[in-house]
Amino acid sequence: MQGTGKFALERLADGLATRHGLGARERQALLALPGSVVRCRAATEIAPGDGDARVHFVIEGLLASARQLAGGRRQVSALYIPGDLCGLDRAVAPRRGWEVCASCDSLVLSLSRQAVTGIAQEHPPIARALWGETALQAGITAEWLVGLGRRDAKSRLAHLLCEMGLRLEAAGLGSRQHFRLDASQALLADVLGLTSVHVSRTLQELRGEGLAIARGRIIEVPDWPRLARAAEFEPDYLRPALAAASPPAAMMTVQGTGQATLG
Amino acid sequence: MQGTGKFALERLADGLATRHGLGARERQALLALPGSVVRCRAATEIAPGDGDARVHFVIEGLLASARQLAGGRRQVSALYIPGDLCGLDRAVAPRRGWEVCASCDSLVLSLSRQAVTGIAQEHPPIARALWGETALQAGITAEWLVGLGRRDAKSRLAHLLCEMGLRLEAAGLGSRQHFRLDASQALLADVLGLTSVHVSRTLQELRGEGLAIARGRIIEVPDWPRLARAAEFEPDYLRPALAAASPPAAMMTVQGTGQATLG
DNA sequence: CGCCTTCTTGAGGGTTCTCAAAGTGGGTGG
DNA sequence: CCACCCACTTTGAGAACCCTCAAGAAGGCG
Repeated sequence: MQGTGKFALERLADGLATRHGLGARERQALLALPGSVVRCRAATEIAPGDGDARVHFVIEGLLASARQLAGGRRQVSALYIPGDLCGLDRAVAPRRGWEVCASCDSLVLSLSRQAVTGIAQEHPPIARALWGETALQAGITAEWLVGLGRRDAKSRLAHLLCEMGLRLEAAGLGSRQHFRLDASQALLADVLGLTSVHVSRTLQELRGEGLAIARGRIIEVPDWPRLARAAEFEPDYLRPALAAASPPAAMMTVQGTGQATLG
Repeated sequence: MQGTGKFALERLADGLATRHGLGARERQALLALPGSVVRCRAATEIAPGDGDARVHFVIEGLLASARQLAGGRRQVSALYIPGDLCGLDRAVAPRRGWEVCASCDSLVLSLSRQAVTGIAQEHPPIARALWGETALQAGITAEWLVGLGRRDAKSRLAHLLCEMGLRLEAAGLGSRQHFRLDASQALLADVLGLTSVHVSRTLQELRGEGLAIARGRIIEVPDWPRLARAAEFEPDYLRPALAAASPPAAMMTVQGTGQATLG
């Protein structure tokens, strides 16, 4: 833990305000939220044990909410990029057996369940905003469900690249044609319900068709509409997320890689 | 459309009250909600076109929220049984491309998006309750996601039978060992991300091992713990739903089939 | 430079799909 | 009451997609 997270709270307040139209009073309340900034290393679980009881606002990096099954099987149910709130659903409908882990070195603002539900109780507009965020995440989960159930590996991966491209672009982290997705192929496999071996092959297939080129963790999309067509991607479900303004320029500098750092 | 849905609103208010601890004031507000009771036939879409704009409280029957893809592929993202609110997430985070259809002849109370968000705005406890319901549904979706990604057909189907057994039992519609799941194998296929052919074979496999016997649409589970073990079923994610009291006896009569009818 | 993680490549096998056809059951009309 | 029809379920055979296992190559970091 380090810092008070003032910048992070500002960014959280800005995000909710632009997406859900909050007033100055709610903004003030959000800025007064008690929370601590936590840095966590790649591939480690955040606050193992009581991670369920906390809500994490992603400042930098990439978080994954995953469930571990017997036999080493693992399934990721959501990815959270900077600006996202992770664990909202579990804050109001607790369930165990889920872990939150960082895909790369990440920086999060950790909020207690009580702080989040408390501020929602006192400020109806904030409750509405957080409810909306929960529903937005649910929409993304539903879309992933469709992919796992009815798309083959190629279009499933293509769909994920479309989604993450748009989300990262909306967050001010690169463009849909060029962004950094800081996830190993093993993590992608756990997102897509595949093996890492097959993710590797599928990635090469996409490259072979010129749909998406992955170099390291940078994704290059030469012809975005074509990728979207291959993925049967319909961005409608992301609309509320894309409505978000980019974070204020004073706070972020977008580098060539599309990776953001705090100013 | 038929009736004012007074009984339905009472049941909705009771459900939310027992699950989320609402007071008399909120209960009164819920009972004053404007809505209409709609009967809809099996395998038909509810309010096609503007179905997105409505929230449906299930009185009787079984609803499915599904997405249609090219080539006749279809994926169901959620099943709603009596007592459930369908479409809450889309009410606060609209997205298109999803249909709500009835798996069997069903009776629903149809509420406008505005009525739902409006009552939530005026009554913070109701907002909190509806947020909780949204999060509960999101938890179920996440659990399905894990199944589609990491379970084979047999345990996936077993898991669904465990879940629906518990949910129907909590709703007062049969017991986990004996309940009616009013879905065709084609619908189950769209829930499980399989083909109806494979659902048929998998159902026979479960029967062969004595895990679950489907006769018509009645499911018989001789040894529930064994089925739960085979499915790696952990009911934790349903906890908020199972906390619900059974509907008042005056309203419901549970028949031998586990199917409920209005008194 | 060497280690460790990650990615790639190959070969064989298993789960599930596709296509096709036959069987079952409930409802309706003659 | 029977015949018909429709939706649903079952069965079979072959193919496709993805997995498993295993080993080697590449990349990052001390």
